[in-house]
Amino acid sequence: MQRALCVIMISMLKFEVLKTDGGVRRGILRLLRGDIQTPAFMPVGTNATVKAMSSDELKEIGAEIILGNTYHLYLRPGHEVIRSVGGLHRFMNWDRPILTDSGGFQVYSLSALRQIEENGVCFRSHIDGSMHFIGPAEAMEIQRALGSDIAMVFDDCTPYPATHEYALDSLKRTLGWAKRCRELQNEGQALFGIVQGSTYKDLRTMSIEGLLDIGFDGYAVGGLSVGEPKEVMHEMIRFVGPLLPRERPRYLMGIGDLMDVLVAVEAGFDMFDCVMPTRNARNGTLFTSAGRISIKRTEFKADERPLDPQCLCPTCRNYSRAYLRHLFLTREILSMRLNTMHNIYFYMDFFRKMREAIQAGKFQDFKRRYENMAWIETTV
RNA sequence: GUGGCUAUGGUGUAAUGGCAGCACAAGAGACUGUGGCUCUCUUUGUACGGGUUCAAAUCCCGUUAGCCACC
Repeated sequence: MQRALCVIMISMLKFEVLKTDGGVRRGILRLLRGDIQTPAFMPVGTNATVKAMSSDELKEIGAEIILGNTYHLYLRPGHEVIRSVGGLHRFMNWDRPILTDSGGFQVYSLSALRQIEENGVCFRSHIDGSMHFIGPAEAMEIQRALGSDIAMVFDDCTPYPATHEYALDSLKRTLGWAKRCRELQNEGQALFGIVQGSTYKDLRTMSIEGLLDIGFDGYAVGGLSVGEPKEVMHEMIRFVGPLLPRERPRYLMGIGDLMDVLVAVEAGFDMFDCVMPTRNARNGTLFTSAGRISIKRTEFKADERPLDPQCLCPTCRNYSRAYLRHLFLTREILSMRLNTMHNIYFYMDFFRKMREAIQAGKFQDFKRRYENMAWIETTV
């Protein structure tokens, strides 16, 4: 028993593929703070909180790992503050694994003024306009202070559209930074590389080869869902997935539309994160077994039924559509809580059922059933 | 009772006699490694009845309603 623990302690991350079904995989990602069943969904907890949820509630609805943000926590409250109070887990009272995004994407999408330099990015805070600099060294130091279980390399997210020339330049920059991050990898913290290369297959291939030369605990794909047509995104997912090493976890960053997830799982991806369930919950769009619905619709005004009669989440077990609609329209705090609880539960449940289907060798059936279901639209 | 003022979508307000506009509310969407944010689209109106004019929310008369002042 004691010995087994030691083995795990030595390698901070262990990935076991339990079952394959074509290119589809079902596995377990083992980290010191807990196991993660894959394919896995990671709820987004930007500011050291999955908005509206307490850590107990997150556990109750089945979250095994969450995502935190380097960029946000660096700006507020400051990573030194979090270091001084014992790290991000202790700070937010979450004892399961945390993956931290490196800030590369946030610098790209949030800060108005962004100047890319050799050693990093100079940017203006979206909060108060103050100037800051983050590069690979800073990103690794911040993630060290946060104490996340999985850190991401600091990448340059290539905007869409990008010329081949620009994308190549951007890709080289990301590779250089990835190498630096790997050199600075923190003890006890796994590190994932990020594939860039925009919509160019040769560049995606080059990116993967570059990352493989360096060697990472896991491989992520970035630079997708940044405005490109869906078909292009799917094409890239299908192209890149199989090129990533089989024995390492594959993480598709930022993707969370469930149809896209199905495409990606089919291409061999294991991990996902997305603001979609949480943000949509806050904006009143809820996921149900019969499709998405907008809870503010007039038709739910006096509807006493649960949001999704087939759902076993606390929201569906205890409250009516009429009440959820009222809470949303009156902008009550409870609305955010109940909606978020439901949407995350729905995602967790979706992934759990998907894993069961893979285990049973029935992923294609699962995928087809969901595709058909998604057509039903809003009639619940 | 007399005099004065006012009347424009659900609400609050624009429009010199010349396309009735704006905000909020309401309705339908969108949201993919940030956003209780934001964006897109839509419905709804000149209190009522006459008159003048090529043309009326606008000018005139009456009715109704509200507000103010005086008896």
